[in-house]
Amino acid sequence: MDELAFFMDWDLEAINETPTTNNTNTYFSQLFSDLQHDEDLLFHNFPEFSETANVLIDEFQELCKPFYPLSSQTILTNSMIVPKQLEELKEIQVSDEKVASQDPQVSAVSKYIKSKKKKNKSTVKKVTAMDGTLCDAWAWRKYGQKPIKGSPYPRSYYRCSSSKGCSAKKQVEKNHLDPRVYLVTYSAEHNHPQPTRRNSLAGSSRKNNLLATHSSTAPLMKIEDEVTVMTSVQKMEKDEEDQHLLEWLEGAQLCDDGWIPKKELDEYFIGLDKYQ
DNA sequence: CGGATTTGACCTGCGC
DNA sequence: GCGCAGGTCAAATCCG
Repeated sequence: MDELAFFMDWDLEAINETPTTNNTNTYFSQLFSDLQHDEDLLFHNFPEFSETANVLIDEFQELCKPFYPLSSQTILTNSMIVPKQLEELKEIQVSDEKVASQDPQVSAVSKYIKSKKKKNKSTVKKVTAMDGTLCDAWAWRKYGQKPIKGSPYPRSYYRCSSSKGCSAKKQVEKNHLDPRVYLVTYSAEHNHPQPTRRNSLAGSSRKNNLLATHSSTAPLMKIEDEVTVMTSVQKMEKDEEDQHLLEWLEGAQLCDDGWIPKKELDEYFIGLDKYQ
């Protein structure tokens, strides 16, 4: 349990200070800095949480969007954000109405979080593909696909095809930071018992084709082994991809249009300095 | 031929 | 009121 102590005590010290117009950037910069400081220790002790952490990091970065650009913000690759702390951050931003009304940046966060909460009302749970829940026992029929702003990957819409009157749905999209991870959002409840996996797969006349093509638009039809088993060649290619991704991401920042490489940011800030 | 996917059109909610 | 983004519909297409 000793190894748990360091993040049990981790209480987002950087946000204890109430944000104002003058120190908002500073305090988020400090927060990100503290997180990076802890990341090596976290993942050394809890490597099994890496996928969960990636999803949480995405959500956290979404929450921070209204503050961009932040001059010293860095990407949180392989960092860990504990849900409790994430909730505390939300509460601090939302509850301080006085500050929100005076500070346009904090006001933007407040509005953003409120809209997120409203949207998430019907969401039951969110899982990643790589944890083995990509293929569930339900039979799903795809009824739509839309490109999502800020993500290079489209979102697919599925509804339950196991039973005619069932209103259960789910949305599937690739994590834009790690394309190997799918974010699956379930909404509404099934109004019938769960079918066996054999039966649910038998419902798809195209299952063999989908499995063979590894279709990105129908990831839910994959079986678990297809997701997790990798040949040595595939593993080498994946490692190489990861390395390239990390090199590209190092020092990059997120803005409304997506991630900006460090090189472009440097040029931008050099340009800004000239005018100051 | 039946059932599933694809994809452009349409609908709806929200912010300005 | 307008434009945008996300969600859904439904005709066309695909495949076993």
